[in-house]
Amino acid sequence: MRDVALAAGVSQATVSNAYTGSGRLSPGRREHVFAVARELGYPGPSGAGRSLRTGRSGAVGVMVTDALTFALEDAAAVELLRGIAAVGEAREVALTLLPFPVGVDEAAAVAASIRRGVVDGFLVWSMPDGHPAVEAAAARREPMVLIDGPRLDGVPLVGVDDEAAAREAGAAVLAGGPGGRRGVAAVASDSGPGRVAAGPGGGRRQVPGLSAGGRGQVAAGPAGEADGRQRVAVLVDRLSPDGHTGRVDAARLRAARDQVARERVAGFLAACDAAGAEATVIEAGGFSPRDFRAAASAALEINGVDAIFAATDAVALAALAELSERGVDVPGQVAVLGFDGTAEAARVGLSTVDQPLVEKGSHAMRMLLAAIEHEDPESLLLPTRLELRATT
Amino acid sequence: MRDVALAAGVSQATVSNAYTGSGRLSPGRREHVFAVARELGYPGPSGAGRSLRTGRSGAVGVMVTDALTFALEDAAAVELLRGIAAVGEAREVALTLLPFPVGVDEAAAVAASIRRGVVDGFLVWSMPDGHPAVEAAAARREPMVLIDGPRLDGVPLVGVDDEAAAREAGAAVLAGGPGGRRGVAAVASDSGPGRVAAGPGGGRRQVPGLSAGGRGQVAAGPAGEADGRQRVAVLVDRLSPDGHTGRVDAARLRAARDQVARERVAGFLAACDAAGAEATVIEAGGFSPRDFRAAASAALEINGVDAIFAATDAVALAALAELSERGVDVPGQVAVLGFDGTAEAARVGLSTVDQPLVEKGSHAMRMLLAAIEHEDPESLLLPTRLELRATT
DNA sequence: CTGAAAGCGCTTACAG
DNA sequence: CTGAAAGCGCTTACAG
Repeated sequence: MRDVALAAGVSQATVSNAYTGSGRLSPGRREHVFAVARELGYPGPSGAGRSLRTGRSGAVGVMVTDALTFALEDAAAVELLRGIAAVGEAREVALTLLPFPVGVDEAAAVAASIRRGVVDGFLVWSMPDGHPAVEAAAARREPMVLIDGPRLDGVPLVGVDDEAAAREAGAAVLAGGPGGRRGVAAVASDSGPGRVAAGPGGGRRQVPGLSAGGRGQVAAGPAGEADGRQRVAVLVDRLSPDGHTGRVDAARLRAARDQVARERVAGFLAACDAAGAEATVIEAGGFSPRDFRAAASAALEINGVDAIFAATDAVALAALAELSERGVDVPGQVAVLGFDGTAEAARVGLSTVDQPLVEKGSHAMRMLLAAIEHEDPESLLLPTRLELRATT
Repeated sequence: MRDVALAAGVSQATVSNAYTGSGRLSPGRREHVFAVARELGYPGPSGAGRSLRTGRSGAVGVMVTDALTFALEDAAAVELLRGIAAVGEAREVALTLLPFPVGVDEAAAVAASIRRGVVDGFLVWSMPDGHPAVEAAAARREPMVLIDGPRLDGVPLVGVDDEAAAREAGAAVLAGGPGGRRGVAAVASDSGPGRVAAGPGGGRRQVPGLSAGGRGQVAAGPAGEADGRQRVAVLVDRLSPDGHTGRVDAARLRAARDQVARERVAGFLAACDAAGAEATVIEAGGFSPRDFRAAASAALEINGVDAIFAATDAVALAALAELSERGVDVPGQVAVLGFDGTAEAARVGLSTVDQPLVEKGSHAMRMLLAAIEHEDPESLLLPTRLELRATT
């Protein structure tokens, strides 16, 4: 910039003003500056210099789950990202997807990685409690907004009441469905190719009014089919990032570091408890479809299992694939319930708890931008809606 | 950092060395520095300062299509991003999704937006020729790798031969399918819930050996069903970013600024031409499912249309939804062919040209990182594979 | 409307 | 193993 100023016969301040377009420059001079810059091959002001000087980078750091690659396999994460991106685009803020060493628990290495990011604030989605990357971000003392988890004192959060939503959804399935709240099954969705997976039992449900009382109302039907399910497998992707796979006991659940997973499982268990159904919690231990399939497979080894409550749609969809491959009738033999309300769930007729994912992202992003402008955004709890479709 | 140095009784260089972990510091001193930093509330070295000093930011700028929000609705873009992210994660490089004013053609505003990014290089996917954001990025003279398009002299590119792949796929469909290359239809895919959309005509195809000769071999079947399709609607999301919607003439196609769209359409048309089938090109003019549905609807108004060749899976899936809603038999009355090979296409049994999207992303990212290290990566053409499934 | 000056926060080459 | 010094590229408050 100094060279351009020299060559153009103006001060460096004038070159800067030409680019920032502050209007503090006569058009003629401005054009002249640009012409000289072009001639010298000056690429325009460097972002690094401007960031250092202004204290603003125009980017926010985004951390999704603890492995970006897996997040991009999860439709729920992508929908959330879409909400974030929409606001970013409108406000011309870049989204910096931050990397950190995966599987490494060395706090120093993770912290260093987070520190490298040139960002004005952080958006954190669904990271485990105490994750070093979150702590490193918090230590930066830059604005931060949490989505779903972890919960951090004094840091605004956007979320839903996962525990209550899971509890109510579980209760509804165990009771045979609450009156009037179910979605329309076996009908083409608007955005997809219109294929709906209605199993043979897809149309059978109790008359709404009759099922309100809770469990014990077993519908007449072929072998094992019942709306009052008795043995539930609760499937969860991960409760804590320690590689555990398979059955989960009460102590492990209590100590779970994944806020959302913990709450949803707790909600499902409360529903089972209230309905007198037996529940087994099985943890996939990872986020790949293969992990999910293995967990579903383990669930089906439970003697007499007649319902699967999955902590996310992704897990539920993998369970459906496993059931389909084994020729198990859904929901005749096994009911399946998801959580998230992804587009894919609607497409295949998966019963689920719908949460406004795109809005979650856009709200969080707006809150973060407000915080960057030194406003003081408040935490926000969004509503959920139970969508009973063909799999329950 | 100066304050920490002062308080710790060391030089600023020593504080810096403590954080960069260069090992040029005795452990005792290092711990002491950290302790003082904690006490003073020093959040660690700022990324902006380090970026300015080292000339590296540790982030690469990513531009996908010309609206991030739409890109995140497209499974193909997300798969590509996953490839990029996997390499970024492994090499600890952040991905900065760059925003630019959408729908604004004011080059100066777009350029300013791109310049703000603190990045070490650019990854560009599927932007229109001459887009001001790409030109602004190129003007920065930082390393750049193009994915699919635009083509820029001297800038390495990762892509496939879209024209040839589309031509061969179109020819195969018009001829009734080449022997031995079709996928397995009506079988559960591995990763999805296993629902496959086999229309009533899903199983009918010519015996491979008989159909090799090309058109004119009309299979016996109900009304209008034929493997030698006669009237093809070629559906494309967008040829140029000017809002055009509906039929496309030769001049518009020739002038198309979206490299990939242009090539795929040209390939489909060449196939129709060779097979003596009549073809009409229809442009959706945007990237939303609604745009795609409208284009599909327009296609179905073509008298006697018996095949839809879509330039992307996303468009083909929207067409399938439209056909399903109208009760049109696929492929009995209308065959549908996509392009991209997304997971969703496999799930619903859509015939498509499969391209290695994840690898495309990971290759491009590796090439960019090599370019940043002053290596000189070469352009790369990846293979495609025709997947004939239930919709043709 | 334009310029001179200061300083944002760091890292590194060099010297000891 | 540690320190003194320089400078990365910019923008802005101030003066004229």
